Amino acid sequence: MMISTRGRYALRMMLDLAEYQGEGYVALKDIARRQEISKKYLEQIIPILNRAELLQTTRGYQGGYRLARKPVDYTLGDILRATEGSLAPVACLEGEQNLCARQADCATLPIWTGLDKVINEYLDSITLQDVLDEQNRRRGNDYVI
Amino acid sequence: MMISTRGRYALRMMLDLAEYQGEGYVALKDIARRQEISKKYLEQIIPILNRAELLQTTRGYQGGYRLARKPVDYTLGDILRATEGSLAPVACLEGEQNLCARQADCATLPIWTGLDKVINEYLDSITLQDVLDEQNRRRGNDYVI
DNA sequence: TGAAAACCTACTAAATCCATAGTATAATCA
DNA sequence: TGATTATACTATGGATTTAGTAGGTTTTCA
Repeated sequence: MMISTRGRYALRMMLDLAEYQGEGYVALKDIARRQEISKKYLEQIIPILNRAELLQTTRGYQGGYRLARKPVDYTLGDILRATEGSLAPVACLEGEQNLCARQADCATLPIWTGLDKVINEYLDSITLQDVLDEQNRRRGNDYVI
Repeated sequence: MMISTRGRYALRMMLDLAEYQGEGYVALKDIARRQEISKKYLEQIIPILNRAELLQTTRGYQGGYRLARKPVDYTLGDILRATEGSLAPVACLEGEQNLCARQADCATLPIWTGLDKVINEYLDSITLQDVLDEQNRRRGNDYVI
């Protein structure tokens, strides 16, 4: 399994923020309640999204989070790479320090490079807005024939 | 990282067997030496490939392993699914017992299903023979212009 | 000044990964 | 039949990662 709860919960938070963004800043406790995830755990995931400048924050009374840009301007790849650190299927693609001695004539390296490519291309082909649209369609909120 | 040493070593063993298959049964100690991997560790990976009927075995003097079919008849997906157990990017795709309560209206489930599909389609589009051919080409063993 | 919210750091139980080690079993040959 | 060569099986363990819990600090606003 390659996508941990960190990435999956981050994605659900971003979707929740997108859905409730009309109401100003959204408090984490509300996201935690709606998504049925421990607020304390989400508190650890939020800073990752924050450091990647995916969110805007205010502290104190009536504080919370909101998206830094429009849902159409986030790809799932943006969100998952930030929270998972890397989507690389093998360690040797995760940075120069992980390159192995066999690299030069490794028969399998091109395979992993290709796999990495299809994974990232797929996740970058979907935006947060796409997921919202699909969600609304399934809920029957789309009345256009 | 989604592909562990188990799957990567299994793939290298299969490639090694494909390369040296003309010589009858290949002993694990030779694979271990050529691939620079602990023989004891490979001993644990081999039975997984064996149970999946990817190999043929004889014990004793001049014993060892060989491929059960031609390299063109193995996809990388066959080998990796057998050794990794599953290539599913998230737990909820790994079997019915892992389905979560939110499944029915989970906005993210279609994403993971789609990701699973591109991963498996990519790995099933490449055969062991393809990797061998590419390896020979890089080694300059292909003199056709 | 008090309440509500984000922010920060430490801790932990459980699982997984990557092996190592030792013993048992089977096949072949002299 | 006994020695040799090789696979088969089972147990163990250190290191790392995962998925949280817990508790205290800081900021903002009414």
